[in-house]
Amino acid sequence: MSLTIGELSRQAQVKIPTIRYYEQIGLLAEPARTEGQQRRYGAAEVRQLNFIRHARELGFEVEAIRQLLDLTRAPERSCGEVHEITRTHLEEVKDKIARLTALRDELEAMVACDHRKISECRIIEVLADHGQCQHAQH
Amino acid sequence: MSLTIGELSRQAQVKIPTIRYYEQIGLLAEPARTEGQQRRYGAAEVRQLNFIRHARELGFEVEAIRQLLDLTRAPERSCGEVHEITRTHLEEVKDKIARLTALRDELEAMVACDHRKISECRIIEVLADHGQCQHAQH
DNA sequence: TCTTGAACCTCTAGTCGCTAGAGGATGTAG
DNA sequence: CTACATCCTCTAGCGACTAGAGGTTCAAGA
Repeated sequence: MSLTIGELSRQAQVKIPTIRYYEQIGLLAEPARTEGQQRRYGAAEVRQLNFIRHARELGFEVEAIRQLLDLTRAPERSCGEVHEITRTHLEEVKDKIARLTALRDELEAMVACDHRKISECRIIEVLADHGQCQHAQH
Repeated sequence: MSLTIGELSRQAQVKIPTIRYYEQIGLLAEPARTEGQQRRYGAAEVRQLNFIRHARELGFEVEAIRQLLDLTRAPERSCGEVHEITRTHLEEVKDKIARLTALRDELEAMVACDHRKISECRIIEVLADHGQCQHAQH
């Protein structure tokens, strides 16, 4: 079971330069190499890279992921710390959701604007500072 | 009504270097200057910078904001285009919300983990690729 | 065995949207 | 008139990639 970087890329859904970048910043260990210096990976790397991608998609910063990866190597005393990292992140996520939900509602109200009645289009007003209409003529 | 960059910064809640950066990339017009080359702003700039900040907070990219600002200068034929920019953005926002909500649920399940029962902590498993448990011993 | 060509290698530089710091000039209040 | 907060420009840095140049390796087919 030996994968090239291209195969790893496809399996883990992470672009090749990004894999090399992760290796460079120490998020991914240096893999085995062929005589000709080409990288070869195993199943463990596929799992780890999936872990990283998943965490990135969920908004964890690289530094947080590094901490999580470090902690998983000492699992017997890690749960509390993992818990703490996660809880901090949860607050951020909740905050993001709240702001995006407010945005979505605004955008939906905007999009409800009737194309044929340009004079009533609210997009600019809504994006302008609340309460102050920047384009009264619009 | 003449504001220094510091006053503008406070009123629009945008940091001074960011204001200068916006000017540099052409998002904000070059303001009037004193004899000694210090920037002086008026009420219009406060409104425009508020508009920009609001749009940035809501996740609009600088390029999209530039388009919106351009369009507001030709309001009689702009509504459709503004609408289009907004609708595209709305799709992205909805997608983000969906993914973050899924994340929030995962994180909340993780945080519900009992500290005293490390062996049941699910954080690592949830972050690992779904269905594959990276740390079966944990 | 040889050749072809896709995939790999390293390295540097660019992207976006800021942010920080150096080193010096300006403006205003006492 | 002096002190000093605030301003100026300029360069460089950040995170997390992404792109390109220029060259090498590997594996499959003839």
